[in-house]
Amino acid sequence: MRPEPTHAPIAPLDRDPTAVLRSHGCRVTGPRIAVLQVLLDHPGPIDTAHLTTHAQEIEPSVHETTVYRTLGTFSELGLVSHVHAGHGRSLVRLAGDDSVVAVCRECHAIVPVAADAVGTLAARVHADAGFTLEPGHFALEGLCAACAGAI
Amino acid sequence: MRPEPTHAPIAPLDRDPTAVLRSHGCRVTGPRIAVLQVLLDHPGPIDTAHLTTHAQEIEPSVHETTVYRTLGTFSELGLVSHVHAGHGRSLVRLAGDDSVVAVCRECHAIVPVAADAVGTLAARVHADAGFTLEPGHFALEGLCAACAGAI
DNA sequence: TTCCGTGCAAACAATTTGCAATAGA
DNA sequence: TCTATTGCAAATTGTTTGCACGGAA
Repeated sequence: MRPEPTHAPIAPLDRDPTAVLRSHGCRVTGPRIAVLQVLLDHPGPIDTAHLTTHAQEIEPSVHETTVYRTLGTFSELGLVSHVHAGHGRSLVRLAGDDSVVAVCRECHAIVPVAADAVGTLAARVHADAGFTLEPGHFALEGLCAACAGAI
Repeated sequence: MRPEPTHAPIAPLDRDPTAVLRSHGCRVTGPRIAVLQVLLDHPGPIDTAHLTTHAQEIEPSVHETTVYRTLGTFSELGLVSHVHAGHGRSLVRLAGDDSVVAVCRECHAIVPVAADAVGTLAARVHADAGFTLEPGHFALEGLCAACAGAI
């Protein structure tokens, strides 16, 4: 990793993978363009398996290993962040998206959660225990409306 | 699994592993006693690795595989429940303990979180999206006071 | 005696790493 | 050219499964 992490969120108008890669000072390669394109096209957290599948639709030769390494690179550059979900599945998303999500334990649906409500909880936890929640970095868990109804 | 799951929480006075196993209708064996003893001695979620280590201090021959299978059995009996923590670590705890915890991403410390604050969040998420949070089944994530200070 | 439960080895899934070949600047 | 990046294979980690033996009821 040569270039300094910029931690600059991607500007709304700057949605061209190549331009983003260039502006972040890293080499423009097929796999990186493909991975970034998928992330740009997909608002909110996406799991690694889907990300890989979609990246391979754009650039069939992309190896799974490379996706992981690319995400590592992007993460150091501050381009993406990880979200821990239950089970061991892990999600990634573009930086700048600080939304909190909940994942259904049955169907794995990802639903957004009101940020202010989580903020209230975070403030409370900090006041009580000095613990600093990082709400964007983990997913809440439970049952979505459909699955709750089906059971 | 022959006996029906009873889902009966362990009575406060009934903290003898053997008695608990008998009352839940399963065979009393060394590994089960050891695992249950560790859980009874340890309030709140404990991760599988530590649980195994401590069980092996009581009963050295206990195999890791057996710990997992024992936890599966206990889970079906409603004796224990799982808590998903970040990274892929998974925690277990005795049923009846509905506390919510947060895990430090640096030192993996486990700190309790005020149940009512989580309840408020759960109510909000349910009202907003019909999503039923299962607060005891996942851990929140962030930095504990010590690690936040150290960084 | 009869199955349930266990140990062991091997299978697994998700992720990471070593290394030589390749391609971007 | 020169080094960052990739592909592939193999190692790691956490967890699960197949199978034959051994022990609880």
